Amino acid sequence: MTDRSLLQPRTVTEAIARQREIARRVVCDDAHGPVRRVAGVDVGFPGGGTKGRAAIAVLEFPSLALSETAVAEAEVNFPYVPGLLSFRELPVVLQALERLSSPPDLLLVDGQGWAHPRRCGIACHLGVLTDLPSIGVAKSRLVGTHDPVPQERGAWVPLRDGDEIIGAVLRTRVGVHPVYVSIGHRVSLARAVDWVMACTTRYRLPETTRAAHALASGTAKKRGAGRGA
DNA sequence: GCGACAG
DNA sequence: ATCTTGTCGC
Repeated sequence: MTDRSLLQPRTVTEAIARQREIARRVVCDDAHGPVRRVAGVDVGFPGGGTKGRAAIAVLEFPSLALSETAVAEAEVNFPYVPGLLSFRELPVVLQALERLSSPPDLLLVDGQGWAHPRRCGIACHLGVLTDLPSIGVAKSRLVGTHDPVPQERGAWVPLRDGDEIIGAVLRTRVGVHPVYVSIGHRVSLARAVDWVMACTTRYRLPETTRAAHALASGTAKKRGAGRGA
């Protein structure tokens, strides 16, 4: 049984302490097996209420064909506080993850990983709790500074916080805002960038993220499953 | 004291 | 994150 305080802290002070512990457990190199199933992870709040809907979209790699999906809904108590996002979204995400037939080989999470004030964004938190390889792909910056990103697709510049490189600002497409990539768990930054590019085709965001977002927000297509219990 | 601030 | 029509550009 997992330590509940790592998921349900009673106070902000405790939440911050738990983040520091989790950050220490993050594995920063490529310690994982072959990747055949890549999953996109996202949480939406249809209607703007307090009911969160987590969605996991598993794609085959490298074809990126949709393989399996899982969705879970739950009342969310923890408010959105910059820097504490994972305590708000992870509970329902873990529920969705449990509904998959088997664990994915790699997770691409919608949000920061190591590029966090305490190096514990939602991608690190989820990766450490499940011990699954994970990468954070965020649409905007939380912390860190960086130089302009070259226009070429695939170009990236380091995201820095003081003297440390905490992530990569990556141009997934020409003419669109770059995305913020950082390691979550068991993946190096250089490879994380490679994985994100390998999962990105014709849009700004990886296909994994897009598929998960469609399910979480209710914009998903029709056909087959996608629900659960 | 004044901004900044993943989703 | 969510609320929202039209509109500018390729």
